[in-house]
Amino acid sequence: MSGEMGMFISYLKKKDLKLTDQRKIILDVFLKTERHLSVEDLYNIAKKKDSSIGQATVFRTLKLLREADIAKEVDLGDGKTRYEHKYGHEHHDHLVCLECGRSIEAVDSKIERLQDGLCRKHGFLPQRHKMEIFGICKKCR
Amino acid sequence: MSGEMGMFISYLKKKDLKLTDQRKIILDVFLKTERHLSVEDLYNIAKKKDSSIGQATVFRTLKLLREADIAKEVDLGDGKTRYEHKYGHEHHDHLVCLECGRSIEAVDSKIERLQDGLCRKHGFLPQRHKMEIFGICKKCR
DNA sequence: TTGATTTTGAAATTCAATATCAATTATAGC
DNA sequence: GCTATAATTGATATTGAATTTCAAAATCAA
Ligand SMILES: [Mn+2]
Ligand SMILES: [Mn+2]
Ligand SMILES: [Zn+2]
Ligand SMILES: [Zn+2]
Repeated sequence: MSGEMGMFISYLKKKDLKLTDQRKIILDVFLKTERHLSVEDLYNIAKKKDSSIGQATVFRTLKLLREADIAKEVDLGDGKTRYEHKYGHEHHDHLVCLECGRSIEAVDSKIERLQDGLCRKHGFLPQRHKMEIFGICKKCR
Repeated sequence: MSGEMGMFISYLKKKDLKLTDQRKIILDVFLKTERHLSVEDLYNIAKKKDSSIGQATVFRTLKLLREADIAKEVDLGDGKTRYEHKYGHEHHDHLVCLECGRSIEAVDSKIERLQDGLCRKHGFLPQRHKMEIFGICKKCR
C-alpha cells in the first residue's frame, strides 16, 4: 500500500467517511499519472477500470484527495481545474508552454525568499502563492 | 479625450470596427474605476448610464479593450474574470487578501530578473507571467 | 442619403462544476 | 453472519460565467 493510500484511509476514518471501490480506483488512477490532468481526463481513464464510475464521483473524490493533502489543484489558465501530486512533492512553480501546453516545474529559492520580503514590506502575511510563467519551451522553440 | 479613448478609436478603425455609444459608455465606466471589477460589476454600473445596454455587449467590449491594450484580464481565483487598467500602468503582481478580498499591487525588480534567469536555465522563452500571493493584508491582521 | 457591413440585446447555448435524490453500499455493533 | 444507520453512488437537473445566434438597429465611407 502506497503512502498516499494510507493517508487517504486515515483521512476518511477521521472524517467518518467510507472507503469505496470507486475512491480506491480514482486514487489509483491519479497516482499513476505524472501529468497535470483534468477531472475529465481522470474520469476517462477511471472508466476503463470500472465503466460504471460517474463523473460526479470523480469530482467529489478529487476534492477529498485535496483535503487529504494528497492532491493539489492547478489552474493553468484554460477553463478547467487540473490536479497534481502533492504528497512527497516540494512546492514548485510552473513554466507553461503556449505552443504545446506542457508545463515545466521549477523553483528558485531566491525568488521564494524575495516573495516573503515583498510581503513583509507591505505588511502582508503570505499563506500560499502561485507563479506561472507563460512562453515557449525548449522543444517548441 | 483621454489617451485610452484615442487608442480605442484607432484600434477600431484599424480593425474596421465601429465606434458605438455602448462602447464609449463601457470604456468610460471602465476608466473611472480603480478596482479590479468583474464584467458583471461593470455591467451594473454601465446600466445606470444607459439602461438598455446588454451583458453580452459588456463582455464583447472588454474583450476589445484587451485587444487594444487598454485593459488587462486579472484572474484572482474566484470564478470570474476581472479587468484592470493596462495603458499607462507598469507590470505588477498581486497580493490578494483571503479575508477582505482586496488586492495590493506590488512589484520587485529583483524577482522579475530572477524569473528571467529561471527561464533561461530551462531553455524557456518567457512571454508573460502571473504571480499572486494569497494571505492576510495589513488591515485584516 | 444610401447601403454594405457591423453591432446590438434578448434569448439560447455551452461548459465546468455542483446539487438533488432514490437506490446502493460500507461498516460498527450485535 | 445479520442489522441498522449513515454515507455513497450515478443519473439527471441545475448553476453560473461566458459565448453564440439572430433579426432589428446603427454606423460610416462613398
Ligand atoms: Mn506542477
Ligand atoms: Mn492589478
Ligand atoms: Zn512547448
Ligand atoms: Zn484584507
